[in-house]
Amino acid sequence: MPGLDPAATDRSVLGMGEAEGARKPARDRILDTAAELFYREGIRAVGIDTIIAHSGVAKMSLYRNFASKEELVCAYLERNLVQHAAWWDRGDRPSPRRSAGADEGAVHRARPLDRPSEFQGCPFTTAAAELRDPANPARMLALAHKRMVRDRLHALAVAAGADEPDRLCAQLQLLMEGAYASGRALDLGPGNEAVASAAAALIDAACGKGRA
Amino acid sequence: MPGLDPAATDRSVLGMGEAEGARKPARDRILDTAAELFYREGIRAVGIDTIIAHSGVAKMSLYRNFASKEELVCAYLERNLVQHAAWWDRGDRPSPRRSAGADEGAVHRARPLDRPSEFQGCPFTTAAAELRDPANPARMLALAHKRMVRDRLHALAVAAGADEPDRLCAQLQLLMEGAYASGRALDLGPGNEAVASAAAALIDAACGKGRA
DNA sequence: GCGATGGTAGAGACAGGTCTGTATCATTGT
DNA sequence: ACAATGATACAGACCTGTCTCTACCATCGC
Repeated sequence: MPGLDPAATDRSVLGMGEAEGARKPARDRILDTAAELFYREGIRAVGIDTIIAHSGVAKMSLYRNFASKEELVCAYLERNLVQHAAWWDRGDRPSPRRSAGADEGAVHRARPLDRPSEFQGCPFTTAAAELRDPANPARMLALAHKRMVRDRLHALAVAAGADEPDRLCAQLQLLMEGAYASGRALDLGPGNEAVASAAAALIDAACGKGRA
Repeated sequence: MPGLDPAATDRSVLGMGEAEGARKPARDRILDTAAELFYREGIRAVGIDTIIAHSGVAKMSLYRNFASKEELVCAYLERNLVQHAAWWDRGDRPSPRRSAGADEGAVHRARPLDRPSEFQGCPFTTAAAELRDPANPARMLALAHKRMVRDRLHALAVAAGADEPDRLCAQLQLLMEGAYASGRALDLGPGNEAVASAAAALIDAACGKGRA
């Protein structure tokens, strides 16, 4: 019975420190192609055969690396999740003090995968819109991403000194989801000025500048 | 199964003051079933056979009333569009003067099809997420809905006396889209308190109460 | 050096299922 | 009897996932 976990372990055992050869491994090519197609065309709209054709990989190579399409979708979302978390962590956070600019900058930063030509919104939100089954692992990954973002926003709201961090956090996440959805469905671009100004207004209000 | 649907016999009993009310039951049953299934399960996830089974209608009856599934999807969205427009028009608009409560109420109202048990967000946004082809008529309908909402919000922003109606309009629509998306993807319910408070803060800021 | 071996990958056929849409027959109400 | 509808079979396309066959390349035994 050949490998349960395909590439990673086998290559580390067999690799022998060899030069990373001519082209990327099949698994990487599959995942890159799938990520682009899933994001641009939609998960349900992209079939296995399309991924095969675009990545120049044999179908059996795909199914040796991913047990099913669902698992490939999960790998796509997991990679996005990791990338988004890393991007968030390394972000040039501008001194999260009692300054509105902190959270405003965070909300401004909250636009990964931002190809201006082919912006399709948040990949997790669209995945959740396409996959409604609550038991679907990909959907659960999407919801996990939302919780991660909420936790980070909440920490920033606390750091910014909001009177009610829960409320500000919820408001900013509403705004972020709205920016994603509007970038895809409306004609406003993702980096709309309204996002920044709304975030500033909400932060001002939450930090007592506007009311108390 | 003839006894499943009471509408079949109602057709002849109910005279219906309208002209061609007698022809509609089959078509209406199809459309009602399709609307519920499309909204709850997603458009791509629901096949013609499923609609047939749930509405108790023969397949040919469906294809006699709708030339294709795409046309049925368009009819579903068109009906939602009309309903949404009517709901918006008849809404108990609280005297759209220079009061923040006006737009706040509007944003609050902007949650149609709000079944608390099975909230799935904005049917137009999810349809646009599922159907990516820009030439798809259903997608164009979804975008038309967004424009309609924006126009109404803009009129309300003007009526509320915002300093920059365009900005406030964009901000409120961001908020609305965010509320829809969050109701579906996050655990916050659609009628979250954050929506109302954020709308109030944005309106206050736009009408000069918070800054100038 | 040289062939054998084993793991990886490409190409394509194929099976089984689902989807849309059409055609045909049966039923029912009037 | 007639028209509308239900029931069903079917065609063709597509999708997922399996299978076989072949090629390549690195290592291992000799």
